[in-house]
Amino acid sequence: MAAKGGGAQGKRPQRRVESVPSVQQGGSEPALSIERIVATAVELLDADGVDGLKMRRLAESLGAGAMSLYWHVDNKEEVFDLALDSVLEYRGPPPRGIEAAEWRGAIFHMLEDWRASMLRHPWSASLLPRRALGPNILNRLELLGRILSDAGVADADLNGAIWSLWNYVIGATITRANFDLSDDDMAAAQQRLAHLSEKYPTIERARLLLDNDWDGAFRKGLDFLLDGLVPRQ
Amino acid sequence: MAAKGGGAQGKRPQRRVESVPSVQQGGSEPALSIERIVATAVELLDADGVDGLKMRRLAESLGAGAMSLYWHVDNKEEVFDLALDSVLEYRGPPPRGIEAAEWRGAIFHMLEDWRASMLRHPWSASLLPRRALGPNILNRLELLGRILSDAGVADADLNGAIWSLWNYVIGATITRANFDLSDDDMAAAQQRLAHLSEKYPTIERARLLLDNDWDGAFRKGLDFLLDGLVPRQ
DNA sequence: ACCTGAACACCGTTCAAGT
DNA sequence: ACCTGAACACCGTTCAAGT
Repeated sequence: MAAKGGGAQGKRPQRRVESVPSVQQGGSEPALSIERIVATAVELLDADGVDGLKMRRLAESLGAGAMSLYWHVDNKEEVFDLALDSVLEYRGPPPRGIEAAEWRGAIFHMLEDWRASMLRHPWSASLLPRRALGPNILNRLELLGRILSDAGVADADLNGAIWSLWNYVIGATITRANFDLSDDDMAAAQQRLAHLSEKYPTIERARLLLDNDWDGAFRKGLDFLLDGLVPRQ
Repeated sequence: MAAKGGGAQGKRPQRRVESVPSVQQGGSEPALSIERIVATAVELLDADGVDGLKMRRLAESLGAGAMSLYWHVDNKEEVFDLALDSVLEYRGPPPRGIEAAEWRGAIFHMLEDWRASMLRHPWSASLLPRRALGPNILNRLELLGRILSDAGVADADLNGAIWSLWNYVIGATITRANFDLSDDDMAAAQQRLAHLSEKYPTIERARLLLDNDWDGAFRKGLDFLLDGLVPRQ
């Protein structure tokens, strides 16, 4: 419920140094590890959404006994936190200084990549605002802040600028991810709207629930925001 | 999971015309009704969040037998849909034509009221993008579309404009609602950040996780978006 | 038409126990 | 150190039954 920030490092071993790097003997599954757990959790989430992730199923998919997971993670919440952050890694443009003229492109690239990463894992966008801020998420925020700062945003305005962009990306992606899953539903909804009433003529005329250029709308809105946040000279 | 649009009118009676308007005899509870169910659901959600709403608890709070609810609603999903929409009613400015110069104020008023309504019920913002579009939500979208249209937005751009504003409001409110619940957590997170690393100097310097003027930032970003969507002459 | 309790099929998590 | 099954305390929902 609460937004717990900071690192996601648990009390349990993140790495074991002594163990041979997972030598697979026979057809048996490799040993459990946080990496394997997270990777499989992402697969299940991709396949069946947030509700599709159950601890028992996750263990089963890993070929492990039902309750083995609880040695590696504290609870299901932690699985969500780790899966979310694992999906948001950013390999951006080279980390060396961004030339003055390039800041706008750098921001666009990072935010569009962010959105694309989340749309590849449609469960992730709705999770992001409620969960812990893992290292990959913090990396993106740090990068965003640095670029904006380099682009000339005053320190006093920096938080406002970062959060405005965050809010916009989150909102656009959550909406898109949810509507994306249900083209049929949306068509049906638009149908029902037409039937339902003359109370919503504008929505109906605009066919609000259909035929949207989400990607274009996203870029346009982002342009507007950036124009406002960092006026072009 | 899917965004089911359209009305939320179930197959069950929305109103009973014949029954006396709920004459309460003695200390006994009035009869169950969708209205009472929804009102109590909102109370529980306000008190304990999305996870705090359980069908048994809801029935108990209504003084009804555990399973009586299922005659009135199909399932828990429907309770969410109804509770959400019930919280988003808009009594806006008088419905007569808005003068040309007033459109910006009208949009601001409606969207700030929307955000405020959701912040009063912090569970509602995260629910909005995933649930059915009830009549109150559709009303707001209709109104938004009408004002934008009157303000001069071309039909071809109308959907993009509506969704941009929707996305921004949703994103801003979800973020705010979640961070709002946990001032202590955020302070702790910022602490941990400082400890954690020199990897996030910008975030740390800006104290991103603290001291934010959320309301001001919301208005500012909204201004930028509107400037872009409907250029001032 | 409206309400009810018992019962079913789950779930997350704890715990004492194994190796 | 790592894994396990049995068991607990829940849930949403169905159903046959009441009035």
